[in-house]
Amino acid sequence: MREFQTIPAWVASFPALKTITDPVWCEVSNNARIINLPVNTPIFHAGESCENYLLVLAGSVNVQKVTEDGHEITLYHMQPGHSCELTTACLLSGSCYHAEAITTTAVQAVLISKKEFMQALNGSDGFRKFIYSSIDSGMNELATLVEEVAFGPMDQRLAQHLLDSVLCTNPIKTTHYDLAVELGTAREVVSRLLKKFEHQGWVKLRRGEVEIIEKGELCTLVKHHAP
Amino acid sequence: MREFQTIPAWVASFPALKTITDPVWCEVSNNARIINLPVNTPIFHAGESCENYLLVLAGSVNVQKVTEDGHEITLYHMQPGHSCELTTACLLSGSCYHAEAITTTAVQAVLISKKEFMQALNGSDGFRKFIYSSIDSGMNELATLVEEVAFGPMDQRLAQHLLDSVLCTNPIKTTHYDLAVELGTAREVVSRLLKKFEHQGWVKLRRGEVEIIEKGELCTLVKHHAP
DNA sequence: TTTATTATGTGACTTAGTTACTGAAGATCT
DNA sequence: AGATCTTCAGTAACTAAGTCACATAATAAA
Repeated sequence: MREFQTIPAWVASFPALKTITDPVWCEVSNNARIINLPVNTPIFHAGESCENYLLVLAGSVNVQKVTEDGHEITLYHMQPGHSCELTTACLLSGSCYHAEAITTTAVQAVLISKKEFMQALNGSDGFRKFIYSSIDSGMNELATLVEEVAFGPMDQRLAQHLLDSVLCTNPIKTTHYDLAVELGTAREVVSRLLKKFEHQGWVKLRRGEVEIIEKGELCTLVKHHAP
Repeated sequence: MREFQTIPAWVASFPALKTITDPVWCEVSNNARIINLPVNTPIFHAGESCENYLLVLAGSVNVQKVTEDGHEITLYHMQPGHSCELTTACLLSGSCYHAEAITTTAVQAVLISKKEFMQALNGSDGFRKFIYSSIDSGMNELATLVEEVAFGPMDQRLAQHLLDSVLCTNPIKTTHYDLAVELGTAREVVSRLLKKFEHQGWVKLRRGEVEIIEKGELCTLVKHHAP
């Protein structure tokens, strides 16, 4: 029996969790496991049941849909400070996954077992609030994605993604194929658009790399919905 | 104080709710209001806060995204026996709506106030289970929609929607514009595809109506992912 | 009936996705 | 090192889908 338990250090990475002081959450968070995963590690597959809640401390996990005929599209990224909304939904309902997740970098994550997750959900008002608000933002992000996929011009979507990525490293380490999966389009389409960007002098292309030269021009492309 | 309350009759329309016997749910369900709405009544708009939980008894409500430049796409339909997953997410997190909802027929619905919803959520295991599983199916439906919008050929998506609609009435009462909103495409695209279907002898077109002649042919179009 | 509104048809054009290749860069093998 | 393999990128030709600018037809309103 641990009488005077403290909140573990990893919770500091989650602004919305670190204010929780319930004894239940204290117990559950202390029972969580921290795991380290190399790049390209599958986290879950469609059809699998969900046994753990997941919080990302470092790195990035790609959550995507894959169709029968091999088309892929990224739904969202699990990134530091965030959870996986599809996992949350699965745990809440006890159903199984309907998407794929794979690490795109080395990842450090917190694992909370289904049982402990349920205890925290039932016993901690703060944790429940956290889960509810992440469910809400997950739903709204998916709805927004539907809208973007349906109506967003490809050049703007590509530019936006490059701008998001360049915040980490400037020559962005990625292939045209990876960019295509990100946007749910074909590799050839990405290649064509990138060449166009390169001719404008906005980017410089090398094998496995996209270097952003004119951030500002990419921004105006994104902003101007009708140029 | 009502000591021997019974579950109200409308609950029978919801298979997943009618087995719940908690006193809390009994109380909440008895306090629900039943409302009747004419066709084309807005239920909520983006930016509004969410004050009531909604269950549909009869009719259909369209939930859709509308972009700045006027493009529209249907996310899902609230139909008899179902709730509105975006409303649920809003209530859970206390945030506001990020989509639009409007009745597409006359609608009879059950309204549960935010306060009563929260009481049922906290006090009734059965109701909580119902909410959790509807959140999960809502998320997965949205994720599947992303996939369909990204990769589904338009003719197949149109055929599928006609097949869904024809279950109600055979000459389907709809306009090409409405079909376009349903699929998130342009009216002209729908007009062209419908003309093609008509030339094949699969449908008969009249102003404001699509009559399905060859259900089987539309089915094979949908099934054969690569014809 | 005249006029206005809503629904549909169509051609010309742009953007996006597919098919079928090509060659080039890096990795692996001997 | 040189030969080979694998992955990545480029491109042309075609089909599908979305946009723009209309014309025409059916219904509703004045």
